[in-house]
Amino acid sequence: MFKNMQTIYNTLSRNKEIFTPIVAGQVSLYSCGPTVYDYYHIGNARTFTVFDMVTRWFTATGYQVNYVRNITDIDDKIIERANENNEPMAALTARMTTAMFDDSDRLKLLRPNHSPRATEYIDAMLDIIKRLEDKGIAYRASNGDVYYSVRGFDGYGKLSRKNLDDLRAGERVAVTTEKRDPLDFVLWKAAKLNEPKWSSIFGDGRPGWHIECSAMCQEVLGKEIDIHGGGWDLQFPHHENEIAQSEGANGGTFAHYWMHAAFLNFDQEKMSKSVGNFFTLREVLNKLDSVQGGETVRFFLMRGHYRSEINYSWDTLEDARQTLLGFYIALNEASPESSLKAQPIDWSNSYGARFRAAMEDDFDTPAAFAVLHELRREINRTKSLDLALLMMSLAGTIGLLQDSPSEFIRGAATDGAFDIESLIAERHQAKQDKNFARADEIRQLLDASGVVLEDKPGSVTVWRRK
RNA sequence: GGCGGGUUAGCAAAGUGGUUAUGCAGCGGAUUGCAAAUCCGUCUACGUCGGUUCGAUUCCGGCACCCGCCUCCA
Repeated sequence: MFKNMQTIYNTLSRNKEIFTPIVAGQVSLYSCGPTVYDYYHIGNARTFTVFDMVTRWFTATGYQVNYVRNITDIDDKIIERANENNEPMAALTARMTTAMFDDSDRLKLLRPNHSPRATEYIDAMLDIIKRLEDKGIAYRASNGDVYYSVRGFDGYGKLSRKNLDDLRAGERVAVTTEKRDPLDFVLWKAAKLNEPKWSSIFGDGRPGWHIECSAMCQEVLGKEIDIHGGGWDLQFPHHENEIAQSEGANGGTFAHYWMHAAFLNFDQEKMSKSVGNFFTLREVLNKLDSVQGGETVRFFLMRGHYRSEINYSWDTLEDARQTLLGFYIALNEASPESSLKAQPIDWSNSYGARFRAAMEDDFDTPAAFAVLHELRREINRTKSLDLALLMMSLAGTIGLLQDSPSEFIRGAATDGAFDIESLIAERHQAKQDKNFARADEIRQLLDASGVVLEDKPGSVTVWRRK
C-alpha cells in the first residue's frame, strides 16, 4: 500500500537513497537516549524531537514503527553525581528518569515503544562480551578490565570514515598500558571500591558505555535493525564502537541506516554539559507560556533540517512562537467554536502531495513548513474548514498543531490583574458612545499585560496573547 | 595533524545548472473610528578567486573564515 520513495541520509554512502526496510511496512528504530544523572538540555531535546518526528512520519505514512530509546542508568557520571548528592544511585536515576519523561511530555514527544534501562540488560552485555572474547576480539587485561580490540575488527572506522592509523597520529588519549592498542575501548570495567558492581565470568565489575547500547538494541529490536540514530557527537566513537561490538559478535549488518541529528548551538558553539553553556529543557519551558511553550520549542527545533545546526537564542525562539501563533490564528479563524480533529489525509491533494514530497526527501521539515504556510494563506483567504482540517492533519503527522486553537492563542492566564471580559464589554460601550479615548486606553492597558484585542465583524471582540 | 560539516538577503532557514522557496521584520496599499488579525503588492541573497558551460548561488578546483569529531558528550 505504501510505495512512494523514501530517502534517508545514509552516513555510510553519503548519498540519498531509497529507504528500504528489512521487513516491508515495518521500521525498527533505535536512538541513543539520555544518561540520567541530570535534567536534559535542549540540545538533547533536539535529538529526541528529530527521532520523534521520524517515528511519527513513518507511522503517518503507513509503517509500523518500533521505536526504542534507551536509558543509560549506570555510568561514571551517575556514580559521581550520586556521590556528590549523597544519594543512592538508584534514587538518582529513578528521579531523573521521571523528570526525563515529564520534560518529554511537555515537548509532546511520544513515549518510545520501549525505553530499556541499561542495568536490566547486564546479562545480555556479558553474553556479547563473552562471544567477542571467544572470537578473539575482546581480551582481559591484567587490571581486570575487558577491552575490545579494534584491530580485530576489519570494519572499524567505516561509519565515521576514520582509519586507525590516522587516529593514532592524533592520539590524545592517555595511553593505558593495559591496552594493546590505545584505541581499544573498555567493555567491562573491573569493580572499584564503593562502586556498583555485578558479578560475571570476567570478575566483579560494571559494563562500559558502548556495550550497553549494543545489548539493549539487540535484545529489544534484534541483531539487525533499520535505523540507528543519535546526535552527531555519538558517531565516533560511540556508534563506531557499537558497530564493532554488534557486528563483531553477530556478523551481518547491525544497522542499515544511520541518522545523526546536528547540534543545537548557543553563541555559535555546541551546547554541552561539559562546556557548561547549556540550558535545560525545563529551564527554557519554565520561561515560556505554559500553554504555548512546549509546542513552541518543538516547532523551533524542527524549523531547521535535522542535519543542519541551529542556533538557540531567545529571539529565534520568539520568532518560532510568532510563526506558530500565526498557524493557530488561522485555524481559530476558520473554526472559532469547534475544536478540530486530525483527519485521514488525501495525499493526492496538491498540498498533501508537496508536503509529503518534502518529508520524503530526507525529512525536509523546512520545505514541508513552506507548504503549510501556503495552506495557511489559503485558509485565511477562504476560511475553508476543509483546508483548516487538512493543515492541522498534515502538521499532525509530525506532532504539531494538535492543540485547541482558541486555547493556544490565548495562552496561559495573563499576569495582569484584569477581568478581560468586563474590560472588553466596557470598551464596547465606550466605542458605542464614541468615547474612543477610553476604548484605546483599555486596549493599551491590556496590551501592556500581553493581551491583544481584535475587533471582528459584527461588534465581536476577541482577545489573544501577544 | 587526521576526518567531517558549513558560509544564502536585517534575522531565521530550504533549495535549484536558466523560471517566486518559506517565515519573521521593513516598506506601500486594502480593511479598521484608530488598531490588531488578514489579504494584495514590494525591497534587501547565495564567502572569495578561478574553471567547466550558451548560462552557476547550484558542478569542479584553489583560498579565507566558522563549527564539530578524534577525551565523557545529543
